[in-house]
Amino acid sequence: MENIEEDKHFWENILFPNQELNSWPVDEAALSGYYDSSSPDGGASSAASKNIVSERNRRKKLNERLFALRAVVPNISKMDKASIIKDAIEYIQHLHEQEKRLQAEILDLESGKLKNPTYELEHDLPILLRSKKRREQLFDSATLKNSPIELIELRVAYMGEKTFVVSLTCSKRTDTMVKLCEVFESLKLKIITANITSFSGTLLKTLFIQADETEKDVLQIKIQTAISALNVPQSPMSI
Amino acid sequence: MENIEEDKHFWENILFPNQELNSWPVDEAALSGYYDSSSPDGGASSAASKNIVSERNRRKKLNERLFALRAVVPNISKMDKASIIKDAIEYIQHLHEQEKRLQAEILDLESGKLKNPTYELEHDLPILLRSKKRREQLFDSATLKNSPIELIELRVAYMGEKTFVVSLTCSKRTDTMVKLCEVFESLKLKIITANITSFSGTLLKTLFIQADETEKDVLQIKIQTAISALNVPQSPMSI
DNA sequence: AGCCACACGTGACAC
DNA sequence: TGTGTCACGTGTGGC
Repeated sequence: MENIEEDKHFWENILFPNQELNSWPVDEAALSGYYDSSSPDGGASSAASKNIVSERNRRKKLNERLFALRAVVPNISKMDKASIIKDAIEYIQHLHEQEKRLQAEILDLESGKLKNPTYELEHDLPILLRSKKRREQLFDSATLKNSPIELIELRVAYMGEKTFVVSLTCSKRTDTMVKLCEVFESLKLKIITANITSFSGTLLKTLFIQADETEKDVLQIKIQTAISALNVPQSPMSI
Repeated sequence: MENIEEDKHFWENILFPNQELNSWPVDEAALSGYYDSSSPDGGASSAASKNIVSERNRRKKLNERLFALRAVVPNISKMDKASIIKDAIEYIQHLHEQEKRLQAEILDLESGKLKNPTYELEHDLPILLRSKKRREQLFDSATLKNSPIELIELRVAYMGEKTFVVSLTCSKRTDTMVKLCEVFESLKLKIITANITSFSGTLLKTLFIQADETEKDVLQIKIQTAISALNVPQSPMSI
C-alpha cells in the first residue's frame, strides 16, 4: 500500500503543506480511483472512500494544529505528540505563574508609588538607614544623579518639655524638601511649627518638633542619622 | 465487538480515570484473552496483542494529555480535539500578548518611579489631572484608606513679580506634608519661604513661591488642581 | 439519509 | 532484538 509508505515524512507534510500533495505518492484522485472505480460495487464503496478522505483530512488538520501548537511553545524537548501537549500544558502553567507574578509586582509598584509617592516611609526607612546595599539599590542610576541632598549644617537641640529644635542648612535640589519631610514624618515627630526659607540654592529649615515619649538622647541621634542618610558622603556636618 | 462499543463515553474515561476500568465492559485481561487465548497460534499473536495494548495505552495517554490541556485553557468552545488544540494555541498567544503588556507596564512604572520619586511630574501630572479613570485606578483600595489629604481650605493668590502666595489648611494625616511638598516640587515652583504650623490635627501652610516664566493664570489653576487631586472628593475648597 | 468525530486494530518505520 | 510512535482504513454512534 502506498498509503502506508507515504507517512515516512511525518511533519514534513505539515511543514510544507503546499508540497504535500506533490510529495505524496497518492492524492485524492488516485484514492478515489482506487476505492471507487476498481471496486465491484460502485455506490457503497463511494461512501467508504468519502469517509476515508474525510478521515484523512481530519487527521491532517489535527496534525497541523498540533504542529502549530508546537510552534508557539518554546523549549520543546521531544517531537512526540504527547510530549508536545505535555510541554504546552507546562508552558501554559508557567505563563500563568508568571502572569500572577507580574500582576503582583505591578500592584506592588502602583500601591507603593501612590500610597507614598516616595517610598514606604515607616517601612522602608529603617531598612534604608540600616542596609547600605538596599539604599544603593533604590537610589541607583537615574535617581542618584541629581537627588542626593548636600547637607551643609545640621543641629538638633533639646529644649525641654519633649520639644526639640531642628535647624539645618542644605543645598536645594530636586526633592530636597520632600525627602526632609519624609524623614520627619517617618520619625513620627509632631511638627509644631516649621519655617523654610530658600535663597540662592540654599535651603534653611527650622522646626519645632515634639516627641511622643522617647527619651531625648535616642531621638536626637535618630534625627541626625536619618537626615545624614540622605546626605552625600563627603559633605561636612556638625552637631 | 465490545472494543468498539467501549468508547461511547469519550472523555468520561478521562474525566474519571478511576472508574474507567470498572465502567469499561472490557479490560486488559479480557482483551488479552480475546487476542491471545482464542487465536490458533499462541506466540505470534502474543506480540500482536502486546502491540495492541501498547497502542491502546498510547492513545489513552494522548487523550489524557489532551484533556489536561483542555483543563488549563479557559473558554473552550468545542470539545473537538482539533478545537482544543486551536483554543490552546490562541490562549498561549493571548498570554504572550498579556505578558508583554504587563512587562511594559512594569517597566513604565519602574522608570517613572526612579526617575522622579513623585510621579513623572510634567508627564504624569497632566494625565493625573485629566483622566479621572486613571486616577481612580491609581488611588484605589489600600491607597485610599489612610492617605487622602482632607483639604479644608486652599487659596492661591498672585502677588506680582511672578510671585504667588499659597495658603492652605488641611487635616494632618500620614504623609500630608510629604504629599504637599511633592506637589510643589512637581510644579517646579521656587519656594521662597514657607511656614508650616500644626495644631490639634490641623496643618496650616503658607508659602511664597516664584514661578519661572509661566503666566499667572495657568500656574494658579495648576496649583489648585494639583493639590485638589490629593484631596478627598467631598471636602470644601475655596479660591 | 448524510455527516462528523471518534477509538480501534494493523503494518511500517526508527532507534 | 524489541519497544515506541506513527498514519492508515474501518466500524460505530450522535446529530
